[in-house]
Formats: sequence, C-alpha cells, structure tokens
Amino acid sequence: MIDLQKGDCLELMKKIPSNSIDLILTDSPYGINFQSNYRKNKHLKIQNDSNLDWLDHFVFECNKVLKNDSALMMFSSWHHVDYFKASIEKYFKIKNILIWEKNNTGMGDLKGQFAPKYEFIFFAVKGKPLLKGKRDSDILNFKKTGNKLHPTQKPVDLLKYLINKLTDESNTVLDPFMGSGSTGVACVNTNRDFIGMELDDEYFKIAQKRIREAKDEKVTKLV
Amino acid sequence: MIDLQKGDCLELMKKIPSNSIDLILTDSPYGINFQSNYRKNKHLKIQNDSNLDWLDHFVFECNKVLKNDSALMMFSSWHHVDYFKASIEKYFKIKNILIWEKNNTGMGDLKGQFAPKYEFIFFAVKGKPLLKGKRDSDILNFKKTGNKLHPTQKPVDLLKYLINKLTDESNTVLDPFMGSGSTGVACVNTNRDFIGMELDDEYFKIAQKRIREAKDEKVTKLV
DNA sequence: ACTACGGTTGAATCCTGAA
DNA sequence: GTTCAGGATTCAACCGTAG
Repeated sequence: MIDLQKGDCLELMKKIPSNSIDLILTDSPYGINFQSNYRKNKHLKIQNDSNLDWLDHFVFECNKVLKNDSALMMFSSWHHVDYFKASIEKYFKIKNILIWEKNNTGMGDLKGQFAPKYEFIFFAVKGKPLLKGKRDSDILNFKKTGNKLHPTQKPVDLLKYLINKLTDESNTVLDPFMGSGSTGVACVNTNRDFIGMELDDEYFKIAQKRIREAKDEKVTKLV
Repeated sequence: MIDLQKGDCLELMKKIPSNSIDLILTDSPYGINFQSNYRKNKHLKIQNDSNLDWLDHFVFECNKVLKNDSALMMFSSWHHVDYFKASIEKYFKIKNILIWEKNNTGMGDLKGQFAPKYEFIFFAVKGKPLLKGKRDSDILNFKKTGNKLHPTQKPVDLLKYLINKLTDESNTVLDPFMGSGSTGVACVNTNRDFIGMELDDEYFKIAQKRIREAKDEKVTKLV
C-alpha cells in the first residue's frame, strides 16, 4: 500500500515495473537552469552536471513506469517553464498548464514586478485518461497551508483534488520527489496506494513520520 | 497623437525612431493556426498564424524602438509559451508571466482536459521601469466583454489597466498588431499617444472607426 | 485500384456568468 | 431561480494527392 524508498529517484525508478503506475504527482526541484545558484540550496540534492539531461531522463522514466491512459502532474514555476515544457513534450502530450492560485503572494522585486501569486502544474498524459467529476477550469484555488516541514510544501488539499481527478481508489500514485511526504498523506486520505522516493535522509524521516501519522489518524477515525 | 499605419509591422517598425516608445502592448498571433469554428464562422482566419518565424525579429525591433526603462507587454497562450519566452528573453528581461483570468472558459477536449480560462501576458523590460500604484498580483481578473469585431478581442479595461500601470499621460504606446484597435481605444481613454499598425485592410478600417468614435465620445463628455 | 497520409471542415461538448 | 449564449478547441469525418 505505502512504499517509501530512500535514494536517487533516477536509480530507483529503473526498478519500478513498466506500465505499473496510475499517476505521477510530484513537486520536483524548480532550479533547473544554468544560471541558477541551485548548488547553494541545501534542499536540492540532485547531483548532475547537465540539468537538462537530468530532467529529460526523469521524464523518460516517468513515461516508462506509467500505465497507458494515465497522467503526469508536475509542479513548476514560470522561470523554467520552457525547459519543463520541452522535456515533457518529448515523451507526453501536454493537456494543460494548470495555474495553482495561492492565497498569498511572494516577495521579489517590490516596485518593478507584479507580486507572484501562482505556480504552474504541468498536466501531461500517456494515452487518454479522463478527468473524473465535473469539468473544472485550469485555474485552481488552494490555500497554502501553514506547516513548514519543507520550503516548497504543497497543500494536501490540492494534491487530494488532483488525485481524485485522475485516479480511482486503490490505484497507485508515485512521487519521485517526495520531500516531506504531502503526496503520501494525500494518498492515505484518498485510499490510494503510494510509492514515494526521497534522497535526503532528514526529509525521508519526516515523510515517514507524517505518513504514519496520517494512517493512524485514519484508523482512529474509523474506530 | 494617434497614428494608424497600414502594413506589415516588421517593415513599419524599421521607420520608427529608436528609443521613442514608452510601452509596447500587443496581442500578436499565437502561432496556433487559430480559426474560430464556433457556430457560424463570423471571422476570418488569422493570417499567417501557423508559424512563429517572425517572432524573434519582431522582438528585436521592439527592443530597438523602446526607450530605456520601458516595457513590452505581449499576449500569448500556453501552447507556445516556450517560443515566446525564448525570443523575448533574448532581448529583454522578463519580470512576470502574467495570468489574464477570463470570466468564461473555452471549449476543447471536454473530458480529458481542464477548461481553459486564462491567457498569458509576458511582461518584459528594457532597463528598469517602475509599476505605478499599489502592488498588484500577477493574476489579473478582467471580463471578456461583448463586441465581436475581432475573434480574439481583448477587453479595453484590461488594456487601460496595463497602460496605467506602466506609463504616464502623454506617453506613447505602440501596438504593432492592432487588430480591431482596442489598444488605441484604451489610449484615447487614458490620454496616451498611440501608434497602431495593422496588415489587414478590413481590421484597419474597423480600428480607424472605433478609435475615431472613442475620440468623439471623449469630446462629447467634455462638452 | 488501394491504402496511407496530410490538410481542412464543421459538429459537438459543458460549465460559467450574464441577462 | 432559470434560461441562454459563448468560448485563442478537439475530434472524427472527409477529401485530395502520392506512393
């Protein structure tokens, strides 16, 4: 049901059987460009000289492990939207670039820039998966939740929404960049199987703890 | 004050003096071979909308005619956001990719796609222009208003908002893809000088008429 | 002739917000 | 409420041409 793997997802994904995953939902590092000082960022542990190769290879592996008629959902910011689009388009058909509209804005250039209030979510498909429920728009309003286990933590409600849109109960969701485990928590809450991967030891432990707590909470509710 | 030129903007822009424009605000072809097939075909196919070969050259000319510390605002859709970003980044610094959130959604793939509700607006700068007024977010809500002079007509209120954000009275705004002249109308309403270019004879006449009417309306109000 | 393929045409779809 | 129009689309069906 829940399978947490510590290590480099590019290696770990090779061991996942082809055509076995129903949805990949992941918040990969955004710092994929040549000018960025991403090496200084302690949160990004991907060691690869060529960023583009890394992303490309990753998306290729995503395509391999996904079943037919299933989807890839990947967060991104506008800064590197071109890199993401190019790599994803190579192996998938992009159906939308969704806008996650946050309840608050970021900082940035206060006088010469509009306040950043959204992030992109690439919605790309292998085959033709159908969206469950009513036809929603490509702008998604979800509040950024408080707890700061990870610097780029995504709201569990948003992840649950996307999981419900694209999978049925007992389907398997993969998050190769698990971070603090929000996708895993969303899977526990929506009764999906989950495979999560994380390189960083500290985040791996946090994720284990959060997902275990989410399970316990569910059991408590049932009793 | 108002200067409407009929012809190919790539040629016409060469005759515009360097460093003379305060803002370029334009809704260029998106390169998606767009033709509205909605019900009865009321509009012509957008000419030459199947490629973006002109884009790079166009952005270069934009940079040339703009003053220092001024901005380029360009509409786009997500389909070719990578091309737009690459060309614009070559000659400008991109500050935001703004989201114009419309009041209604598009059609498209009804079961396997989220309903498209937004368009991009690239906000790119030459130098460091400042934004007037309070700090707004990068998601702009403007209703798509009624009149159907052009299949992809943009709301005058949105254009006025952007003009006010980036220019002062009597500044000069250029729209090289004038279409039915909405940017010109917005300039008349906000007391900006306007240079508009349009290749298509029919749209050129419509633009002339609309802008003349906007002027008349303003005079009437003053009296 | 028979398929294969590319380009074009127009019917169809459903949710939102305006009337 | 309730109706109704409208949408920078997609898809299937249909050519016309090439191999």
